Amino acid sequence: MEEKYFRPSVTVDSIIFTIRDSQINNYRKLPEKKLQILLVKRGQDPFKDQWSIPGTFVGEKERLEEAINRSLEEKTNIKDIYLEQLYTWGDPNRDPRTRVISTSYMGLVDSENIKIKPGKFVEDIDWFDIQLNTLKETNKERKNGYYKTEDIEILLSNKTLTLKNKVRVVKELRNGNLIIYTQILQSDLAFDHAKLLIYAIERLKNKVEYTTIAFNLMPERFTLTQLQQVYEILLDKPLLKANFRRKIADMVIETNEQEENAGHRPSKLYKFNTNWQPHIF
Amino acid sequence: MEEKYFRPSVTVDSIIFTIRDSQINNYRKLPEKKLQILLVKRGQDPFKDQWSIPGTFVGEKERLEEAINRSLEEKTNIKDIYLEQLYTWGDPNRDPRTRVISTSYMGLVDSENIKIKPGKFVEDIDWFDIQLNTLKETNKERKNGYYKTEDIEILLSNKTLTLKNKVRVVKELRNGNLIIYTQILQSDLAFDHAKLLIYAIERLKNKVEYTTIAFNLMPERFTLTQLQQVYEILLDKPLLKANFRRKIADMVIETNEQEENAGHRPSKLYKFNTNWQPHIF
DNA sequence: TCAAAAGTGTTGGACCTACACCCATGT
DNA sequence: ACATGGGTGTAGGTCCAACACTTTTGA
Repeated sequence: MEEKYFRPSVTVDSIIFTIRDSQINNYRKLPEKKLQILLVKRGQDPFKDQWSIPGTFVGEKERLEEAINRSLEEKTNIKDIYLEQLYTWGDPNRDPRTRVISTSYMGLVDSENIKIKPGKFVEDIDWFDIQLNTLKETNKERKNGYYKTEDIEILLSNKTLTLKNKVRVVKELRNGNLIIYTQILQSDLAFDHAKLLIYAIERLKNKVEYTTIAFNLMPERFTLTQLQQVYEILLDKPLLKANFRRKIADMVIETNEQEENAGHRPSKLYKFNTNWQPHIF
Repeated sequence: MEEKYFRPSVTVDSIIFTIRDSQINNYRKLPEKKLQILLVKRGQDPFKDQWSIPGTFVGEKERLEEAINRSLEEKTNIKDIYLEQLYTWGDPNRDPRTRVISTSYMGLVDSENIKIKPGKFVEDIDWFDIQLNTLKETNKERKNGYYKTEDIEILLSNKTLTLKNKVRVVKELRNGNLIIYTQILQSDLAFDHAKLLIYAIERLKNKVEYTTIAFNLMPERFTLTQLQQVYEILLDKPLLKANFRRKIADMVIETNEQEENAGHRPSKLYKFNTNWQPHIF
């Protein structure tokens, strides 16, 4: 434990998700929703002019959470949102210049409530639709478990461009222990950000099932069908209305407002029930 | 993103758990088991001669997982065990000398299978019994959620000494989001290691419920009652035998061996079923 | 013989899944 | 009138908690 030891640079990076309407079909149909991620266009080397997730170096007297909040406010104008530490990435060659160790955070926002604008070292900023396509899957049995790979195409698109990324997610089951890691096969994103993104998506999908994390993506008042749409996108499967409503019944409170001019029966607006407690608490 | 930025030191620390028999009462009774943690006595400043969890600085060309494995082998003689990244700790004053950011890992071993011995920069090494006592609890309601504190005494004891630690675990529920953090009230452990420890215990208890993580604490062959004892320690509550056996039925395979000279009906020995798959896989 | 643990069967309730059905609205 | 979504009830199955009971051993 001497002072002479090697010192890497340390950064924090944030994967900020939101869910927004894409297009409206006709006066009757509900708008379709899409999972989106916030990206910034880098104003400096390395990867100048490439899109990346927002991040910053950790300051000398700064806690990691302070750094991540400062970074978001400086670069994107976002503040006071739900953030959660995910994972620390330390491969020696993550950054082409020097050794950089990075801790990634996930953030969830209701995008309608937030005005993003490009900040320090940022040329441009935008929300990108996320589309995942499975290209290839393999599944092998081993002496002490299983070995599975999935090649995933990650398409990130805003109005003018589409960023293409391909990753291979490897899941091993060794003596019952699940080990997951990712290789980048091809990426338009800066650094290894495709890895951090796929990790965050996985975690987000996972947490939806046993927490109220999805409510961070909702506005103050929402209809139960809007909420169900969000769950369906995150879980990536259709849900039965009656069952969904029973499941989330005690997480929401009915208000006396309702939607109007919808072309169909108006729906009640609900708000999150702040008295709700998870079983563990 | 310039080179001129501040560089902290980065370490990896490992919280290694095992479960071992404490004392045998009489020829009929089963031995009681205890959760234990591996500690090393520091051979250098800071905190020279104090007990701490084993860790090391991350080398220049080294991945974090390489560093954690090297550290364990160098300092404790342990290798090839189950390890999992937990959390990254970045408070500016964690280390009295300089800024050190540390990523903690949790490891689980069957201690009967492993010979520990003190290594590099280590004066002594030992397994310590973990005992947790709740001293005080509070629970407040807030506008948008709840605020709970629990003062916990952590006693770590080997044959000759007991290390005392007191922490306050704060759990906040803000708009449904669970935020947990810990304050150290008093600690015989080096640095903020009491924090890392309580975090690891929490995670361990949690993962027992929905993974096969507990099997990493078992020997090759074990009885179902031994397995149940381990679950009971980790979940900190008694379990009904018949129900427990149904729950873990497809995670184990019966062997044709059995225990003998037990003073009661001999029990069959089981092994882990490596063909078992979690629902998600 | 008997203490201690090994091992199995049953029952009631909670919860989840799937499906069926009716209601209200704007054009 | 009708397409579209809003909203609710019910039957069947699965899973789990709780309890009761039998079996086997070594001293």
